[in-house]
Amino acid sequence: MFEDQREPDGKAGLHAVRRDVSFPRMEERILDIWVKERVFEHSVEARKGGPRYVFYDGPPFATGLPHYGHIMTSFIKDVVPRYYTMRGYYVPRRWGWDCHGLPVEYEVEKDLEIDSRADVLRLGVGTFNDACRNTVLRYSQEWKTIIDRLGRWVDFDSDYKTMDRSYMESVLWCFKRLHELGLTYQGEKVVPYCIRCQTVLSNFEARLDDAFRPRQDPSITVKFTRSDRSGESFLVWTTTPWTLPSNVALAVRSDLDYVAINAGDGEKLWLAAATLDRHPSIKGLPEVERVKGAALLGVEYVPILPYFAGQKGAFRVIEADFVETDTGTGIVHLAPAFGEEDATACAQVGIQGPNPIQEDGTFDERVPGLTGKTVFDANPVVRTMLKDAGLLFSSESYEHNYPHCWRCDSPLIYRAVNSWFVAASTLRERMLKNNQGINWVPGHIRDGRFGTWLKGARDWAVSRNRFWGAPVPVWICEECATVAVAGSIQEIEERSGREVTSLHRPAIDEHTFTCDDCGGVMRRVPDVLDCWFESGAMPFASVHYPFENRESFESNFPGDFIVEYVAQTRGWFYTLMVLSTALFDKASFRNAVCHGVLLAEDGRKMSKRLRNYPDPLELVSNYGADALRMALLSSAVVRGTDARFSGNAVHEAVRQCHLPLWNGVHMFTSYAAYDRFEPTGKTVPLSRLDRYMLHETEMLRVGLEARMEEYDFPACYELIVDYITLFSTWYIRLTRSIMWESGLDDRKCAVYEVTFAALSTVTKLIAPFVPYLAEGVHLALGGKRSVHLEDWPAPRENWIDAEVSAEMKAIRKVVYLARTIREDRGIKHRHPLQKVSIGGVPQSTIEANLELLTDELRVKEVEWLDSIDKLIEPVVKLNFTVLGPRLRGDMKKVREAVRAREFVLSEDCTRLTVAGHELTDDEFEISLEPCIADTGIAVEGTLVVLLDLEVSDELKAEGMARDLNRRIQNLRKKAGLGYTDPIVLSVTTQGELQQAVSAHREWLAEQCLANRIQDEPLTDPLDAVQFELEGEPVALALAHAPKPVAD
RNA sequence: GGACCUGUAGCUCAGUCGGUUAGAGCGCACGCCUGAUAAGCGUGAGGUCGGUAGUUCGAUUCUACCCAGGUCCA
Repeated sequence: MFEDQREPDGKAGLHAVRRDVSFPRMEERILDIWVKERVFEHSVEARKGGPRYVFYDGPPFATGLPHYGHIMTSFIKDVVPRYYTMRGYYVPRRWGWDCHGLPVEYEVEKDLEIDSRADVLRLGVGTFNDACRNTVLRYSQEWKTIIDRLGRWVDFDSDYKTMDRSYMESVLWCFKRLHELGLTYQGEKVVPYCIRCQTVLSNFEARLDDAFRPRQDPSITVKFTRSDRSGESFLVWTTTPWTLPSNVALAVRSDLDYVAINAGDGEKLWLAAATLDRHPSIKGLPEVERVKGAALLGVEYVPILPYFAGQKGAFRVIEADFVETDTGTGIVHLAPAFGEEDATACAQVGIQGPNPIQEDGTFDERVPGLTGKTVFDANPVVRTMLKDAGLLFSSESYEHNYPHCWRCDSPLIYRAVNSWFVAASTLRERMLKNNQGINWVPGHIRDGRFGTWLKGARDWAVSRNRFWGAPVPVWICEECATVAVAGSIQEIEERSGREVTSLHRPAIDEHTFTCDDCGGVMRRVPDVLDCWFESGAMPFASVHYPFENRESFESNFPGDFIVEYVAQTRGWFYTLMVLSTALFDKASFRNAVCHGVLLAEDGRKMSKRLRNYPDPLELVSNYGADALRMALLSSAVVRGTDARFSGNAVHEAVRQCHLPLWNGVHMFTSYAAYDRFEPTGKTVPLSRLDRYMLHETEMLRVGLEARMEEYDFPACYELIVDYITLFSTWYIRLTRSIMWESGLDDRKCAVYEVTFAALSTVTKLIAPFVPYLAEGVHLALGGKRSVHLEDWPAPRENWIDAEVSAEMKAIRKVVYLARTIREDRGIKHRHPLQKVSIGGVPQSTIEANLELLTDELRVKEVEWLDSIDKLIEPVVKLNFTVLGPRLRGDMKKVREAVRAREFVLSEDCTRLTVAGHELTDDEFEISLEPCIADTGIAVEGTLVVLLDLEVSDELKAEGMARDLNRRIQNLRKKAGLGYTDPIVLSVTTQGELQQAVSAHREWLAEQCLANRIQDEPLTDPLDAVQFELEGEPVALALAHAPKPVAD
């Protein structure tokens, strides 16, 4: 496509590009060039001395292949660095891989066909972790291929991995710093827990993605018998029957009304009055007592199941303000080991709760009858026990949103667990303060989603009772329980006296310290760190700070830009904020784009199972990566809302952007090459149209810069499309006839120079947004190396011409109005009319564009109307913005009077007297409306266009000749003739049409490159056609013109 | 129960720091152009700007409440 345009000596020059381009193929060739010539590397290196623009790439797991979410962020992660690179910034882009954690362990367990912690231990941690290490980058090559093909420039060669020794060492440093700052502690807390993975999940992991989703659970209401009054029970509702053996208290809210219902047989049942409606079986029964919850506090009851009945001080009603009446009975069962609120409420009154659930989710031996059963299997057993005991009031099934493990999909439970915590809650105020300095896109994230999340920040459980991860660097003395935290490899080596071969388990577990206090043996706690802890450490861990790159990190932190989807307000955005606030008291990033979720065309989530979305790679091979980029980044999804995506948008992008631009390039290069035009950049006299095009080009630069400042990608693409449309449907169309003329005069030179200047500027402007297309155009224009090595265009004051711009806007409006008139009257655009009269614009505007108007409106004369009174009448339009505040209550009166035309307009149109008010000329405007009907008139604002609709015989003949010309051109095309092939033509017809041919024979000959036009049929035509025109039969035939005989 | 987002043309979405007659693209209807482009160009129809109330001379825009969808928290 372009390689064949370079001349043999390698000199780039203007050569016609092919019209029938395949963008996907073009992209593949360009990608080859980029790789071969190391264009990306050069583009980064070339800016090395410039200011830094720091971009943080959220590392993905390579355990699966990229999906639309990755693809979309990849595009954003490419546009922004490309843009800033062209603006002169040094923007290194290192790829990163997330390597540790449950997702990997889960994959490996599947591969090894094991499914429990015990299995891993049997297999050996070393073997297991080796398998993890081998799996973790399973799809990395596929990722690279796809990301490369998308046109995203990112450095895979010097990628970082969270399992790198250097990365992990920085993570250890981070943990130690937190420890020194008093921000870590070990404690027992009720946290989300996966019984399959046998590990704690952090509170935000339990809320990621679709982890919360509907699940059917048993829903039972049971009777807790009052100890103080026989025959009376509290009704209590729960969806976790397995927690009932661990019950130690009941909770009510003091301010709620509770009633006792007589259920017959001397049985009285207590529940909150507000919940009575939901219990139809007792609803109609007599209410025998009503008290406030406060009156129930302290009432003791008989333990519902016997296992922990001996516990002192328990089994009574206490107060809790979280009790509500939406569900259940308004009396809540508390098992402090399995509910965070339960634990808080019980702790306040000094009640401890037993925890009979083991790490694998089964009951221990303290609960005979349930021992060895998992919590979910225990549910029906508990129900039966209670039923047999006569304590089951009702039993149903209940669908509610329930958290699931984000990797293995098992339902989670809440369970008191001993874990290491980061005291994120103590950082709330500082995080909120640091958050204020972040530019969020969209802006509402700052105080909305993210702000409210920070306000409610909880302590973060960061240890995982697992295998594949960075070790929790805590050593505890077996003798005296003294704690030591190691923050570097050197420190571990010094204290253990052994070389650190690996920071992973099991090697790291071999290192023991000697206790400073008692000389005992210190062993590392067996846990590893939450992989989210490592993600949060990315800004510094990826550069091995503070062990290396100290200065460059510190002078480039916080980063400039980050992009993730909205759920990461509780994921990566959050962990970055916690760690950077703790360590540096700063946010990690200055600008954050928070995009929404891409939905399938049907408005549902994209689902592999439903196949309700097009394969992105297929779209790339059909339309190209740039088209996909444009479609995705034009979507509202990058403004933070969920949005639907259809493959149609990709096709649309090609139509609106690629094709018109490429056609323009084709047109320009064809003619310019034919004329052997060489762009010189030298000054030639420019037409007003030329100047307009340059003005708009400069405006595009200004517009894109403003929009990029706001990270508003859809707006950027909109500007680009608008520009290309203007270029294609206005400038190119109007200058086509100039390019078609033979010879290379000043006027044509100007068009070439301007087209070249505009195109070569636009190529740079669109480079970050459609990098392949931009490169294609750049090379087609004979550009050197790569457009991506160019600088962003500097401001060009001399291209700005506000006067011409305003004038051209008026002219475009005139053309539009004239078109509307023809449309209304059914007059073909091809048929010439005698005259157009234009009023309401300065005479100079018309005079300066006479030729354009004559051509474009296909008229013989263009007349300026100095007086338009007879054609139109003034309509007063009030300026409400100015008048409103002044007239206040009289506004309505004035408006009505103007509507009723009850006003006096001064002679010079500067004063308006209406409804007792005198309005000055800034308070109203005069616009015009046609007052003569049935003529070719159109009006907009003060602009008046009057078309003379009278068609004389002469005009009619010319119109016919033009009709004929079109047919001849079609025939030429059909016959496969080249642009410049001369022909002989035969036109056989009669009557008016015959006369029209005679009258315009010369013009026709010139138009269709006919050496001769004859009336008789050709003996050996190349092609021929017959049809009717204006009721007359016509026969056209053409043949190659005989070769000219040399003189 | 609370928080945040969304609700504008058949569809996908802009926009409105309160101002007269609310926009684009697609789709639809009609038409046009023809040696850059049918993967082209234009014209038109189509909207009580989710509902109700309030503030105001004036509300699609601001406020309150409500409805619907989504997300999150409890």
